[in-house]
Amino acid sequence: MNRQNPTVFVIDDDAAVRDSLKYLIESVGHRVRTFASANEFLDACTTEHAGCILADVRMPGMSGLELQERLVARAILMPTIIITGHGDVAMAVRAMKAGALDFIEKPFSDQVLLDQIHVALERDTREREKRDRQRRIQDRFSLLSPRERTVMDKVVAGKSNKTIAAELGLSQKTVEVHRAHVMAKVKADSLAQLVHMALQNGLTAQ
Amino acid sequence: MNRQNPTVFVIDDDAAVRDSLKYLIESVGHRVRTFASANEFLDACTTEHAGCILADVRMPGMSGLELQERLVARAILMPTIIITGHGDVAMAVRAMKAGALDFIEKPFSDQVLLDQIHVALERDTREREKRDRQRRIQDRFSLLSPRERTVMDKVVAGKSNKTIAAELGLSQKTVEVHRAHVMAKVKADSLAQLVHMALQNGLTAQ
DNA sequence: GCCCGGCTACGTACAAACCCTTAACCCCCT
DNA sequence: AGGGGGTTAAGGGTTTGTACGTAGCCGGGC
Repeated sequence: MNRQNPTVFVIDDDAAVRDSLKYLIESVGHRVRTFASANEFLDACTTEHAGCILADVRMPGMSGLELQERLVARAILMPTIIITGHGDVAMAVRAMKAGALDFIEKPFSDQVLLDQIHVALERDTREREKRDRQRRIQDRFSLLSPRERTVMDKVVAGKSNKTIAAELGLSQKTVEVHRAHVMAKVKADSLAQLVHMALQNGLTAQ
Repeated sequence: MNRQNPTVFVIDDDAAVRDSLKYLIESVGHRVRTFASANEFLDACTTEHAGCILADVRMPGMSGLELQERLVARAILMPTIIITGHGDVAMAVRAMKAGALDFIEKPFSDQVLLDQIHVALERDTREREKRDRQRRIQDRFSLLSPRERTVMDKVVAGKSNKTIAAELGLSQKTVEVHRAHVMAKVKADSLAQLVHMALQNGLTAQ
């Protein structure tokens, strides 16, 4: 259900352009969905969608550049390719700084576009897998009770049960229990794995 | 000796431009060194230099874009700002994809340039600190003998001394000795810290 | 030829962590 | 009133890691 096959989301206000892009991209076997405006796309799009975005800069309402910023704000991280008829350098730089994968001027060669789409889809798959992995780990961490969490932090910081007990004013036995619960809940079967998970989880405090 | 104060490296074939940039940038307190060509800069530059690069795209010999690629190849990772008189979109996109921090068209406002230089210098300092930290850790790892290294890998993978001994056909005692040596050499005083260092060291194998 | 460092191994003693069981107290929800 | 989860604690036993000492083998350098 959350593992959808990747889609190329084409956003352009010109119906003829949309159709020809759809035709082109489908011809190499990708799924395509088209939208006439950035808002229309934003309404339909969720973080669950996999694929990449192909957007024109110049559109009535919201431009492709604004769209990019909105997507970042909504944590939708699909690679975005910006295409443009009348682009200038400042626009290109702005798009690239905002994280666009590419900024392509019309007229462009079909192959160049298809190549970039390929790159975009591959990157999305990779990034998505990475995010999924992190989310799975994060879910496990969220099962921890507050006490277990503080104990885990200290364990990951390299402290012994004894030290932790002293710091928290507990008996060593209690710390042992919390520690065992942590290991069970996050499904770590060694201290090394626990540290591993904790570090991958953004808690990269030294 | 390897902690030099940051310098802005200005590369432009036009002496008048060089001088005015030098004057401008020194006026806000940065050190500046100027070069008339990309080759001249490449000869003078090492990974030890701290600061950022300000290069024109259009220069006889090597362009600013080629220079960027050469620098990446030589692992010189100073942030690069490209400036240009006659830039086009394709050039800007290429520069940004190659990792340029910004791509600025002439004529530009002095303040915009100085702001970007500020950003570039800050980023360089941060990145440099990060690299230094990693290099220090790497240096310690390089002190390990081959045997110690393989033992460490298994320890970090969460295996017990017993398991490791079995896998390597050694006595547990021997593994304990190697393990102790590892901890001493890398100056880790807990397993957690060891895992920490090992992971930061690119050995992010699960 | 000798010494040093890396690799191997053993013993003893102690510290720390792990496993299992039991059990109290509190709070919330049914 | 009872059940569940979180927090606290203990006893008792096994496993694992650490500290310190001893020692043989081998290869490279002075």
